[in-house]
Amino acid sequence: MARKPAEQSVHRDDILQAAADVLQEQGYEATTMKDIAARVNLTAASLYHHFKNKDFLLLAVIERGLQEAIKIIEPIVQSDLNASEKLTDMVHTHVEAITGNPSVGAALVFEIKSLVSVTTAGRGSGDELEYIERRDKFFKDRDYFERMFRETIKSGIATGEFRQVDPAIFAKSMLGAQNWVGVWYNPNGRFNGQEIAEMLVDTFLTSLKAR
Amino acid sequence: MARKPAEQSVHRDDILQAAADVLQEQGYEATTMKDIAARVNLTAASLYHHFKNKDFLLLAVIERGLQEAIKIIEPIVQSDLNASEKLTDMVHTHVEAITGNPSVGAALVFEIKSLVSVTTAGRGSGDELEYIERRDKFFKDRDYFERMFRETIKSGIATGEFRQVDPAIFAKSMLGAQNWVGVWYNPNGRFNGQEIAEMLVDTFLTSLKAR
DNA sequence: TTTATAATCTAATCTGGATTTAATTAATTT
DNA sequence: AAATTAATTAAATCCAGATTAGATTATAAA
Repeated sequence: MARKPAEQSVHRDDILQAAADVLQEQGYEATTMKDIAARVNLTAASLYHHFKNKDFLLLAVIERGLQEAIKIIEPIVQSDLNASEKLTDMVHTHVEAITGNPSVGAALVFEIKSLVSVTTAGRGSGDELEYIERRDKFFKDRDYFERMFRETIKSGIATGEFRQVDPAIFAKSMLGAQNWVGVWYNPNGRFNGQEIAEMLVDTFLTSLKAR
Repeated sequence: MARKPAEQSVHRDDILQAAADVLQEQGYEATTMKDIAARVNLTAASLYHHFKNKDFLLLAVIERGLQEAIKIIEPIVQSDLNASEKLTDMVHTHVEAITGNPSVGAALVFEIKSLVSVTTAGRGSGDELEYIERRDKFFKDRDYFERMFRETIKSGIATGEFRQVDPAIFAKSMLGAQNWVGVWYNPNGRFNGQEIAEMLVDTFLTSLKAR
């Protein structure tokens, strides 16, 4: 029997990136399957060969973005750096990831709400179940991501490196500021991702270390 | 000739509030004119008596939200408080506005992208022109809002109250954290708006005043 | 009361996509 | 070559929702 796929054509990841781009520019509602397809020189219909439907496509975009974010943050948390160093690195990598690929960053911020309205996603079939599961997993991962910041702050307080703050709220504030970068960042602006990251680190670490 | 409107029924503001609520829950795309109408016991068709179309309705929601925000922040900026006091008040009122009406706050954060895609908004007629103008005005007001934070920070640096930071980036960070509150805030959570505001103030002012 | 207009409604329209279907065109393996 | 599956496509289908049309009802002013 013959097997292996035809090694030509567009890759799943190309589509995800294209989708993220269009999504950033137009938002979910305004984004057409046709728009996405056009970016990779395909027909809307072709996308259905790679993804079950529009909802799954969006989900995949966001899943990938989050996974990448986790992948770069996780090792830092597990390292044996002290809390300040960890947080510094975490902010850096996160912000640089966002500015390095604003589309995905913006999608992560903006399109999450689209996830909630289960809308279509597979009427009847087991698709719907799969969708819900993956979405829930996404939210768990998202919590996990946030928790890494929270715990790092908490441990910094425990060791006396940081002053007393509410770790949860402080973490959310940091993430808010960081995510927001994806909203306003302009590659042609005054600062690059690295510089912005430095300023955020400065802002928050200075606050945490003040006595 | 007879004149004055019938003083019965639903008010424009009721609709705007309803729209903001639905918008927060479902996002623009998933929000149906019917959904909005239902909240105020009207038919989708009836909404067209109050708003030109869906785009204009959304625009109105966001315009109102921003105007309210400006209205409460502006007098603080113009007062003769010092920079720290101003910033403290500004954050407080802003965060409390957000937590007091999460729907509008969230709409302001999330639905802005929908504005950009001119999509429909009035095909041909002068409606389109009006839409563009109002949208541009909205963005100007938005800049103005941000500028108030930026300038307050800048003047605090000038007077030596604050340490040297980049006012633009610092302002964006603050706004990011504040806007983000609208995303995660839960009325049944551990803290109320007032308390959250205090923590944010603490975070940022501590940073600004550290030496 | 009569009249003009506001506020609504019900019943069409209309249309833009999303999704399906039924081919067609590669690659890959044996 | 033959067989099998991947990748695409053009052409149809389908339908939810926005918008429009044509009444109907309520109110205020004269």
